[in-house]
Amino acid sequence: MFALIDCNNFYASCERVFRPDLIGKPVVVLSNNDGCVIARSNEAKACGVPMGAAAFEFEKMFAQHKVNVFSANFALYGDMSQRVMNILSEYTDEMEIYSIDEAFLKLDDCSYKSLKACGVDMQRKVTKWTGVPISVGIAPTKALAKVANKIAKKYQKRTSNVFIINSEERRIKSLKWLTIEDVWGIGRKHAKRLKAINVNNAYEFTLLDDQWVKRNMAIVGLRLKHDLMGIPTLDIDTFGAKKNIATTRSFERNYTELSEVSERVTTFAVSCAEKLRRQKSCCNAIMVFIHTNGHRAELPQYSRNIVVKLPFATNSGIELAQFATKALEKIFKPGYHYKKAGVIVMDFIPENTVQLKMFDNSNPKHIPLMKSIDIINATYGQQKVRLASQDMGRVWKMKQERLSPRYTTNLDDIIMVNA
DNA sequence: TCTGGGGTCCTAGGACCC
DNA sequence: TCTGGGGTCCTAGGACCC
Repeated sequence: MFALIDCNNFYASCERVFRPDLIGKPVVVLSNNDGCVIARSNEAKACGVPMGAAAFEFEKMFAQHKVNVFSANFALYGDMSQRVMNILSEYTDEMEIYSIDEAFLKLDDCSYKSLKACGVDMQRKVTKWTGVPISVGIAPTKALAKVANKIAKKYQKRTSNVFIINSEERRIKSLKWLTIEDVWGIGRKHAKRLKAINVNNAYEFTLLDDQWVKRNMAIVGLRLKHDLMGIPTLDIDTFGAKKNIATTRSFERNYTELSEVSERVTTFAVSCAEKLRRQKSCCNAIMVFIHTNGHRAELPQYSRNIVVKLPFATNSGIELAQFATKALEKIFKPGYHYKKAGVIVMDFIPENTVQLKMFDNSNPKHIPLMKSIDIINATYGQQKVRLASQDMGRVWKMKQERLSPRYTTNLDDIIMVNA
C-alpha cells in the first residue's frame, strides 16, 4: 500500500505554528518580492482569494477581510518541512519526498485496522511535534493514494484526516466523487479535451479505451489510467537526487546594465553550486536565461537562454560563476529593461566520479575552498563569504515587507515567551 | 509601480551516422 | 514517374506537478 501525506495549506500553517493567535483567521503567504499569493489558509480560501492572485490587486480585499499577509519565509518552511519528513521517515524504509510538503510512503502492513491506526498515529504525531496539520491518504497505488488524500482533506472531521481506499466499492465511489480537472496528472489541457467527450470524473476516465488514452494523452496518460484502476504502475522514487537545479529570480526593478544583471547571475550560479554540493553532484552543463517583463506589453520584449556545455564537470561556485557570466555576455542585448534572470545547472554526475582530462580540468584547489566556504556560511550565516563579483557594495533587496522571523533557523529570531 | 520559483517526463523532428 | 532503411543523439517545446 502507498500512503500520501500532504501538509494542509503548508506555508500558511507554518506561519500559524508560531502565531497561534491566527488560528481560525485568514492567512495568505506571498511569493518572492511580495508578488502573488502562493498559499492560503482555509479561511482565506473561503474569503475568495484565488491561488496566484496578484497581491497589489487584492490589497483592498485583504484589508476588508482582515487577511493576515506574510512574505514568503523559505528558511522557516524548509526547516519545518525537514521536521515533518523526519517524523514520516520513521514509518517506512521507502519514502519519496515529492515536494516541500508532500511525501509518498510504501507501507507493508495491509490490514485496514492497522493501516488506519498507522495513519492516525502519523497525523497526531506530526501535528503534535511540529504544529503542522497533515492529511493522509492510503491506497494500493500512488494515484489512488492521491485521491484518498483529497478525500481526507475535504472531509477532515468525518475521516480524522485519514482516508483509505481498500476495496473496489470504495475505489469506484472515490473516483466518481473526483472531478476530472482535480485528478493528479490531468491539467487544464487534458481536462478540457476529456470534458469534450463527456468524461467528467476520474471514474469515467478509467473506463476509456486504452488506445484513445495513448493516442491523446501519450504513455503518461495511460500509466495514470492504470494506476487509477488499481494496477500499480507508478513506482516510488526513493533516490532523491535532483536532475536539474535552478536559481532564478524576478528583480525588484528593471535592470538595463549588463553589470547589474551580471552581478545577479553570479549570485545565482554560486547558489546553484551550493545546492549541487549539498547533493554531492557536479554538473556538465549550465543554462543562463534573461527576459524582460512580459506584463509590460508597451515595452520592447526580449527573452533568450543559452546552454553551455562545460569543458569539465564541476560544482565550484567560482567556476560556475565564470561560465555563467560568459554565457550571459553572449545573450545580453543593451537597450532592454530586464526583469528576470536565472541559472540552471544540468547533466549531473556524482562528485566522486569526475574524470580527469588531459588538459582542461576543474581547479582542484576549489574543492577544499568550497568545503571551507560551506562550513563558514553554515556556521555564521548564509553569504557571509562571497565572491567579489557578487553583489558587494551594491544593495539589491527583495521586497519582503511582511516577513515573519526565522523562528527555527536563527538564534536572534527565536521565539520569546513571557510567563 | 506591482504579477513566483522551483521541478518532472515525454515527444517530435532535425542532424548525423552507416 | 521513380530517390532506402535503418540507427543514435540532441533539442525545443509541451504537459504536468507543487
